[in-house]
Parts: sequence; structure tokens; C-alpha cells
Amino acid sequence: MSSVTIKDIAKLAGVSHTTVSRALNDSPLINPETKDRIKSIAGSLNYTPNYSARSLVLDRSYNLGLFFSTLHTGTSSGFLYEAIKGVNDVIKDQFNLIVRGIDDYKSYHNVNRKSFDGLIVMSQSASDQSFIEYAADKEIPIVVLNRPIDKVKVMNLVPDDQRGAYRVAEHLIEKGHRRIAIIEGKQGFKSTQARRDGYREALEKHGVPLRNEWIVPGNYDLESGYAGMNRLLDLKERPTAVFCSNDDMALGAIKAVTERGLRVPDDLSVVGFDDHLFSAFMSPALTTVRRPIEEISRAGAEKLLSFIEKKQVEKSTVYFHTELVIRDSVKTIAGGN
Amino acid sequence: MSSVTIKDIAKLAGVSHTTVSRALNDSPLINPETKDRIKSIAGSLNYTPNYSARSLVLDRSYNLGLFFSTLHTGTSSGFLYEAIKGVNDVIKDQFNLIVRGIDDYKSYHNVNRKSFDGLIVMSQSASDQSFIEYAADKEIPIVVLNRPIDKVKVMNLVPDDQRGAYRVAEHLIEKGHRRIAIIEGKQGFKSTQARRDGYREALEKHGVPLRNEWIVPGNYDLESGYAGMNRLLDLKERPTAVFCSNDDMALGAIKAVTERGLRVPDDLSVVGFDDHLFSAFMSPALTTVRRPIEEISRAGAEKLLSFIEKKQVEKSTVYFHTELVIRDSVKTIAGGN
DNA sequence: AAGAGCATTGTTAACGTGTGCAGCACTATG
DNA sequence: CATAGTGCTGCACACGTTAACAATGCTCTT
Repeated sequence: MSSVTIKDIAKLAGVSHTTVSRALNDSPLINPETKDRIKSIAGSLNYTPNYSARSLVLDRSYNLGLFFSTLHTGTSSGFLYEAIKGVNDVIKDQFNLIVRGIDDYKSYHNVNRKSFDGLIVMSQSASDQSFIEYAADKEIPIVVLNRPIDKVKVMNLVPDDQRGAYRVAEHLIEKGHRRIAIIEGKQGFKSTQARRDGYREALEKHGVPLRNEWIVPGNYDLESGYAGMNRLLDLKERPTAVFCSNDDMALGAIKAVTERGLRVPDDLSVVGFDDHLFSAFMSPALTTVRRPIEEISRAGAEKLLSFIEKKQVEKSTVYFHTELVIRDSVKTIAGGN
Repeated sequence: MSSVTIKDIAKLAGVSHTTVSRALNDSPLINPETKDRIKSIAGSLNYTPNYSARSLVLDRSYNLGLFFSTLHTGTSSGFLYEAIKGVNDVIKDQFNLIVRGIDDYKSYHNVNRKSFDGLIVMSQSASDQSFIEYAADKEIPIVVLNRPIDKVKVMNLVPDDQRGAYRVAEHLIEKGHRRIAIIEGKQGFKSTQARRDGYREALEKHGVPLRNEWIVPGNYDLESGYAGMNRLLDLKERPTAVFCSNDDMALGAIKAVTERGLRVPDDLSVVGFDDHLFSAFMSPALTTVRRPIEEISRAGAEKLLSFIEKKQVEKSTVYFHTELVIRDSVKTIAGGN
């Protein structure tokens, strides 16, 4: 069952392989009748083009890379899922979607124009700056999603994390809270900083005191949310509300609260960030910030395809709206402080 | 910055391109000194091999396909995440990992030996039987994970869902429950049937009555768990325990319970299946069955690599142990019934 | 000293496509 | 009738790599 080539078809049709190639590619040069004849022969032989050969001569790989900063700690499953779904919906059959974590590369050696027609980087950390620069330098069509980057100019689609964090912190203040803690995201991630900044901005704007002991580190996973909340609960002066830098940590944090016999939101209010699938179904349903990852991924894929087609890239930064989602994990308190 | 080829290197080194090819591939035929010289020239020119050309002549694509039944409803993000992580950990730099949903294919046309060195199918539904048969027929090295398949013989690694379901149902019975409902998984999914069978088996074995109205449909997503539980709560005779066919639905189900002012497990016991990342962190922590998807994925990838290397496939079915994970969502009750 | 054998390198073809250019037959134009 | 034009097809080469085979120079053996 060795595979059939255009030369086999040519022989059967009594034409040259050139004619077959043209016919299958719908060249207007070919007589409609021979074209049909060739196509039907190809169909009956179950011909499939050899993509390696085509790639070689056309200088296209038919590969699109979807790169994450890491596929280990820091990338939540929901994030991965939404990104793949969004991109996949757009590219369909046209390209192979190759998924990889940047931190798995020892060297970027085989990231080049020959191997990838384009790249989508779901960037979470400054640590992949070098990768982005490398790819941009090689002039591979590229879009960078999720993390705003500086220095190198590329198409950059990002959620407005800072604004979202600002809104959710402000929401806590409006509900009467004045003792508001934060469990931060993974160090080095840009999103960690943006959410921290939004949080600070809201507190400062409303003259709410900011205490160092209410700022605890985390790394975006469940366990770190659990640990972070325990640290806060051990303080003499507890906060009345805690802003967790993502929903996973919020879930861990709530676990820590209930383990001590306390209740959310009655004894302590908790908010998250991301609006994961499960967040609406937790008890209590989590107040959080929706970050449109799937939408950004879709938009990024569309941009990339147009770059590849037009053989020309645009470079700009586009912010996507983040949205406060109010549910049941925040208590309204009377006095504040 | 047009890319450098072995011929360019050959010119600079004053040798033929064949020698360069051999040197870079560490052929023992080449004089160690010239080899070093060529390698250093290649390094300084920043040479990267053209994989399309290499693929063409070697008849290898360097592509591995990771195929899911669907990337839409029915595939939970945790499942996707664990599968990608497991496979990716094994293949590292050797191959491109191409992720796709089978239901996105209009035709399997460009699934062939030329385009894929091997396939990993995370099969969830009988609907991809035709895909598996197609691939097996084309003699592409293949492993099928997660779903036990019949008819076509391939390497098949699956969790023992039925045994797991049996154990968790038995656990409920041991805790004194005799009114046990089930919210089923997506119709047509093999796992749905296996879990149902395990559940029935346990009930029959222990002489626990099985009532039709306590068997409600679902489709593995949060919403369907929520809806299913509401159906059960509307019954005149409510169950005392509910086996949800996965953790996502358990989460939705618990939501429905708490919404009515009832509590888990005090008023109603709930168990799930999968042991998702978040299950230990729910309140109450969910009693469930651990299904080692990442482990299976890793094992599958290793098998596949060995098939490709040895150019020979084994065919058998291997069951992976599923494990009852006891947490806090089941109440011990005195009498039963 | 001649031939065998080895180490190293080069020549040439092949993988399956796509494409510039030439060529053919036929029609239209004057 | 000669010429230009048009519609269609084939020839020959290119893409970058690997590999079978040939060729070269050298060493060793007898």
C-alpha cells in the first residue's frame, strides 16, 4: 500500500505529472474536461498530497505554533483549554496546531520560518521575552497574547488585568470593606503585577489603608491559595476581605476558611480573578473578574492568519475588556474598618 | 536573511554537501577533524536543517497527533490538560505535538503516514471508532487511550472505570446508604456506560434496590449536574446519596443542593468521578475516584515512541488502576433505607 | 613492489511537488 | 495565405536533504 503520487495519476491519465499538479490545484490553464478526469482518477486512487514535498517547494510548513510559557505550574487547565479551543476554532483544517511549553526548549534552534508558518504565544511570564525576541528577529509571523510586552514590537492582544483588579477591589470597598488583603500570583508573571497594581490603585484612590502583612505571595495554584489564606488567618488583625489573584487560589483560600469553621462570605469575603468554569458553581458562587481568553485567542488566530496571507504584519497592542462578575462571595458590611 | 543550507556550509568548508550532511549527522565515516570544522562553521552560520526536505527523503514527518473526540462539550479542561502534559513530558523535543478534535475533521484525508509518524487518540466516544479504524487501516502507528475499544485491534490503555464506579458505590452502601441515585455521563461515551455498569453491579451485589427515577441523564458538564440534581430533589422520594459520573457534574449538583438550603453531606451525600484538581478543595472536599489520565498519557506516549522506533506495533488492552479517594462528601447513616 | 584493504570524500540520483518556459494545434485577423 | 494570438500541455529544473556507489589516496601485507 505504498502511497500514490501525482506521477501515478499522470500515468493512468496519460498526461504529464505537471498537468496533474495543475489540475489538482485548480489551475485555469487546464482544460476543464481533463481536469475533471484527473480529479476523478485522483479520487478513486485515494490520493493525498505529500505535505513534506509541497512544503519544500512552496516554503510553507502548514504548522502553527501555540506556545505557552510553561505547561507546568502556573498554567491552569482552564487557561490551556480556552486558548486551544479559541485558536482551534479559527484555524480548522488549514494548519497543524502544535502545542508546546516554551520552558521545555533547551534551545530555540528549530523554531524558524521553515518549521512554523506562524506563532501564537500565550505569554504569561517575562521569562519568554527571549523567545519572543528570537522569533521576531527571525521574522516569523507572530502574535503575543495575554501578556503586555515591551521593547520588541509585535501584535499584542491582552486583557486589561489592571482595570479588572481595580474594579473588583473597588467593589469590595463599595461593599464597606476597608481591611482588604491580597494573595498574589506567581512571581515574575506580568499578570501578577497588573493585578497587584489594580488592587493598590483602588485602595489608594479610596484612601483605604494598605498593610504589608496583608500582602501575601502565591503562585496561582490551589495549594498556594490555601497556604496564603492560612497565613492571613493566623494574623492578630485579620482582613475582612481577600482578593485572590486567580480563581484557583480563591478555591484553595476558601478551603482554608471553611476548615477553621468559618464561612464565606459571612466571616470573610473572598474574590477571585479569571472566571473559571467552576467559579459559578462553587458554594458560595465566586465574585470574580472575567478575562476573555477564548475570545483573545480567537482574535489572535485570526490576526495571525491574515498576516500569513498578506505576508505582512501589523504591530500594536490591543486591550480586551475585563468584566466584574458579581456573585455571592462578598458580604456587605456596615461600618468598614 | 535567506536561510543557510548544507551547500552553503560545503562551499565555505571546501567539501561536498554530502560530507556536510554526514558530519552534521555524526557519521563515523567522516574524519573527526573535518567533522569538527564543519560543525563549527554550521554553528557560526546558525544553520538549522530544513525539516521539510529531511522529511521528504526520510519519509518521516516528525509529527505526532494527539486527538480528542471533541474539543467542545464533553472534554473537560482538566482532562485536556493532563493528557497534553503527560504526552508532552515524554516526547519533549523529538516531535511536534499536534492537537486536534476528531469531530473537527470533515474528512480524514490528510491523516496519513506522511503527515503523522504516530497517533495518540484520547478516545471518549464510540463516534471516533471510524477514525481509529481509518488510521489503523493506513497502518499509522497508533495508541488509543482512555476508552476500551472493540473490533479493531490496537494498543489500548484505559482506566478501569467500572471497577472505580463499583468501589465508590459500594462505599456509599458501606456507609449505610440504600437510596442511591446516579447522574449519568454523556450519551454514547463508553465511560458513561462503564460507570453506570459499576454502579449497578455494586447495588445488585448488595441487594440494594435500583429505581428508575433515580437514574437521570447528564452530559459531563457542570450545568447538567446542576439540572440532574434538581430533578432528583424534585422527587417525592429523594435519594440519600448521589453518584455523579464525573466531578464537574458533582460540583453542579452540589450547587443545586446548597441553593435549596440543604447541605452536603448532612442532608445529602454526593460522590464524583475523576478526582479533578479542584475536588480536594471544594467544600466539602469531594469523595471521588482517581483516574490516572496523566499517567496513562505518559505510558501511551512511551509505547508509541517505541513502536515508531522499532517499526513494529504491539496490540493489547491494558487497564490502569482507578482508586477510591475518600473525603468529606459522604455521611454515615444509621439505618439505611 | 604490487595488490588488498581501509579511511575518507565526492558523484549522482532520489524523495514528490510546483513553475518558468517552450511548444503545439488551432482560431482569428488582415 | 501569412501572421499573431490563444488555449492547453510537456520538458526540465528547483527545493534541501540523504544514501548508494564510485573514487581517491594511503597503509599494510606478503
